[in-house]
Amino acid sequence: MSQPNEIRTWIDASGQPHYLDDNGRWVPFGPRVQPAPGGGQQLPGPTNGQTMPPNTFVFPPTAGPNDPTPNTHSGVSANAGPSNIPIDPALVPLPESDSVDAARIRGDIPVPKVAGSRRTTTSKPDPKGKGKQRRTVDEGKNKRKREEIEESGDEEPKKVKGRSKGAANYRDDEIAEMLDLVEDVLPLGAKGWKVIGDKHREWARDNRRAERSDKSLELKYKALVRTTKPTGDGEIPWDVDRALDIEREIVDKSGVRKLEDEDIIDLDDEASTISDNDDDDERPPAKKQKPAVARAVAIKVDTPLPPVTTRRSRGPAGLDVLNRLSQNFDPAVQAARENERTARSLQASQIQTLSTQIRDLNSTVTSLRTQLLESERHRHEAERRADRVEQQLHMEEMFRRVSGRREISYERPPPPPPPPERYHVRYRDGGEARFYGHPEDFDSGHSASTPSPRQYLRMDSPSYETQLAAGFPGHPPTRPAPQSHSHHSHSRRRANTRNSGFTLAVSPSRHHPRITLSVTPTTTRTVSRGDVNDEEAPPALHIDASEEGTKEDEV
DNA sequence: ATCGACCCAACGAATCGTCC
DNA sequence: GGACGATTCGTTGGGTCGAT
Repeated sequence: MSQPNEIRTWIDASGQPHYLDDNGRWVPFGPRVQPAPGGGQQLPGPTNGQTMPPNTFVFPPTAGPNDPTPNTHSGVSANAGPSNIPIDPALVPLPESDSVDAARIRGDIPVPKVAGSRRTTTSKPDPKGKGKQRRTVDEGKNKRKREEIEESGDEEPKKVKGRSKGAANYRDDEIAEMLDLVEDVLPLGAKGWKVIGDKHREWARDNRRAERSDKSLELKYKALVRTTKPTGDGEIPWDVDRALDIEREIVDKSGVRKLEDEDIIDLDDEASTISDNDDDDERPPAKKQKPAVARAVAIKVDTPLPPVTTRRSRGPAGLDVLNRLSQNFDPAVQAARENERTARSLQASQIQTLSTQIRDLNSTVTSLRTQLLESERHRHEAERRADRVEQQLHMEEMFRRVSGRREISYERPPPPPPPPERYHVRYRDGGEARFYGHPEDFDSGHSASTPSPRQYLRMDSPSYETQLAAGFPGHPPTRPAPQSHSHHSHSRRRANTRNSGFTLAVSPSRHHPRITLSVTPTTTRTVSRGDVNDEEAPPALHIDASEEGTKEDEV
């Protein structure tokens, strides 16, 4: 073991130890930390500076650990592992993880790194999951940033953290101008803040003020919105109150907030006053409105930016601030603002009510249209039925006209009429007659005028001459009487005295057709119809029936 | 529907300048 | 000199969008 007082060591940020040789040069020794695959270098024993004397660490090293020169002292490679360097093996460090584990096992405290020792962060995990945490190499997130950092190396000069030199505080006129611009633009994203930043920097150049970046303006505005209420009898600052009003306008512009009364009331109450209550759980309005500003970029385009020149023509900033303060705290203005909000809420509810009524009316109209269509369909069906009935009646009537006998007689079809015959009539009381036809027809035409008894002889009969010579034995014809072909009947009247004993008469008048049925010997029925007019109602069919007369009856 | 890459906003920590 | 404010950095969570 070497003498501690003569050895000066230094461990860089990566854990690589160096020692100061006799020539005053810093020489790395021990295993390299990054490659470090060899396991033989882990030597037991204390490896940290705690075992070193106070003069072990000299920072910064004179020759500089960042410029480690090859080990020319003993010809041993820097990564050659254990060497014959005259150094206590206990000073050879383990790899970082192994050294920590070994120290933990032995109950030792791991050596604190020199680099970053001034940082006071404890890197505790934030309960909310937010906040800055110490970066570790194993973390996989934000690969892009991490790769950039790793590729750039540790020597890349970073932008100095903290407040920029010469950055003055925001003055009232700057804040007033910023709030004016925010009120005009009502930014919903980075583009809106860029517009505000451009305008504000232009204003700053004209008014010899510090030019602020877009992000600075945005942070300042959001800091105002996020300002919590003061304790005690605190009064709300004018800029905070105005920022809250503008924030409400931005939320309204976004148009994504739910229009609920509770929400409106809460928002108004919370934004207009700051109470003296010390309740800490009350959140600033901006946090409650956070969802409202999400993804509404398209709306932003529709809002043109008013000319800022009108804003610049205002009076002095102090007077403007005073006016705004008095305006904001004026009870009349507050009452008017409250009335306006109430009116907006009422209008929204009325619009919703009207929309509901329109929807109901539309449904009613649809129902009535359905009913109307159903009624039309029923009417058309009724008309079709009426047409069919009328056509049936017409067909029936036409059929009756053509073959009325068969329809009316209800008898089997009559046999064809017998051909007319020649008869020789001799009357008992003297006299003779000859006719061509049927004895019935001759009787109907002559019975009334010649009631005397008579005898008929068929002249074409083979026995005519014999009977005529014998002086008319007196046998009236007994064959069925013919129905027509009476040579002396010129009317359409037809008589049938066959077995059934009825007579059917048809009057072919176009307007008053008439069918008369006479049942021998006492009943006569007449079937007639009304006017045959196609433009009128279906014709009624009548039957006249009477005992020795006529009687009309509707069929 | 799921997954990964990417973007954005919010937040806290750290640092340093300004102001009283 | 201390409090406060401005700025930067890093992280997280949520949303969007395209690929699968």
